[in-house]
Amino acid sequence: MSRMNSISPIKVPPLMTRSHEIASVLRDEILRGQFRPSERLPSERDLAVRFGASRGAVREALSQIEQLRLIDIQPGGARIKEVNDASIAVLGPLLGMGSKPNADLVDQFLDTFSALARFTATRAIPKLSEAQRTDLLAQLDSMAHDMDSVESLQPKMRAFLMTLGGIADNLVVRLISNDLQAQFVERMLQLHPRPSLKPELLRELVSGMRLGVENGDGDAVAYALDVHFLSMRALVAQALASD
Amino acid sequence: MSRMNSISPIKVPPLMTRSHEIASVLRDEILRGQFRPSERLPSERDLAVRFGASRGAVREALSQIEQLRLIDIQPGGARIKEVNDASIAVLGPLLGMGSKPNADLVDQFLDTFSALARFTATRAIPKLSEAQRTDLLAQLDSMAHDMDSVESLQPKMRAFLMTLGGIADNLVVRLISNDLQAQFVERMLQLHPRPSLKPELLRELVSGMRLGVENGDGDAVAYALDVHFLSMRALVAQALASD
DNA sequence: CGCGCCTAATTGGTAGGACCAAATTGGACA
DNA sequence: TGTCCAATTTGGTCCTACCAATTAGGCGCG
Repeated sequence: MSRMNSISPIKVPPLMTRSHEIASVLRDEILRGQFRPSERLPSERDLAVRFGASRGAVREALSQIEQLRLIDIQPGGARIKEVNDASIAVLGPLLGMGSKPNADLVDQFLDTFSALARFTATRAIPKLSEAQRTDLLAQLDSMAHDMDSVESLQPKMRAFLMTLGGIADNLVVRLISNDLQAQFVERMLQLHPRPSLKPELLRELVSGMRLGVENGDGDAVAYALDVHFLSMRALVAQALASD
Repeated sequence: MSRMNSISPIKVPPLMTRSHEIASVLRDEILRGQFRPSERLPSERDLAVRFGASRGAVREALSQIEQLRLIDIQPGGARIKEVNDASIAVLGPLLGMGSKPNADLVDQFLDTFSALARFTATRAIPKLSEAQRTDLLAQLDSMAHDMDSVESLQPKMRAFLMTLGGIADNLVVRLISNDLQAQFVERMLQLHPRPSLKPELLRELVSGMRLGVENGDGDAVAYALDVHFLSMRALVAQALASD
């Protein structure tokens, strides 16, 4: 019947409760630098008044911000910490603050993605089983087909990297990638105009990776990815520069 | 007098409040796999009874666990999520669970550190100013001196990498490194017997990096680091294998 | 006038109770 | 057997109260 949610792509907005609202406002204020490090945050009671909320809601919010390592809660007061010591989870909010993402930060993101992709490729390719190699080649061939519609290519690319990640089998890198994805991807998809790579570059990427996979040459795959990310970074920088 | 805390190394145990205790117990249970993904967590009221705490404390704990992306809180119940989709912040607890750290995970950690160090070096070295190069060389020379006392070398090594990180100037990688440090370092320092690298290997590392820094050759520094981390991984694996 | 000490006010930590809205559950009904 | 509705459960929020630790302020002493 109309069960459209076998694997529903519909993302329910993460249920904005009062405490999440408060946390997000305070978080942004801290990230915006409205408090100096080591400065005391207003007391929970004051914050409760300011937000027209209960102290319980404020406490839950502060508890979340503490997890970001943006503040240090102690009897006597909550104190602001250095943004440089915070958790990765602040990167998303940091990206979403201005009217458009900070170009430098985006570039650093892509550079990091690039390094992680390289890592994954170099670790996964050398230990491919025959079945895995076949699978990867099939994925690449599928990508090679609908090369024109960039929209449908991107998820396949992501799936390919996920497969590689599964083979590389490094939980640490996997979780890092998760975090980065969570922070970055959704906030970038609303970039307009979306930069689109030239088909010939994509073709190069796919064929380059294909060769590497066939020959069990991780460095080759990594190199193809490097090239790809470099042109991607150039494109994105251009998109963010133009007003 | 006796102010031994100009920069006190004494870390006050992060103030274990009731909600943090509860969070840590529940977190570990989830990480231990005592709940299946998508399974419902006991209700806040039940948990409050079980822990002999108020619902408020339990709610704060759940709010923290939610930030780890270990559960999904919704009206109707909190549901367990896949550990593979969690935040980096679960790695620390994951390491500290058994009587001694899981060898595979530790190796993955070191492998990841290695990749991050490589990244930092390749990005930082090419854009060194003269002053920065001088600074780095001084640090390396200082390391070259008290090479025997491994204890005093490690902090210098860390400082060196931090300096490199500052030059590379990539906030994303910096925050990732922060998280990893926070998760990993403290839990590994209690490893006994502490694996200690042979002095000649350390000498090789330092001189290798020195050459790279002098010549502005990032790949050379990266290579020296790679070699170093490889032997480190071998040593740690051996230390964790022996009972 | 300045320093140190002691007290009072502030602040976070926790408990318990109450109410609402949404989700879940279970049973009545077709 | 399947569907729909109502009671129950569950999370979200607010309020009040009390404790312990910290902080801030004032008092007194040198």
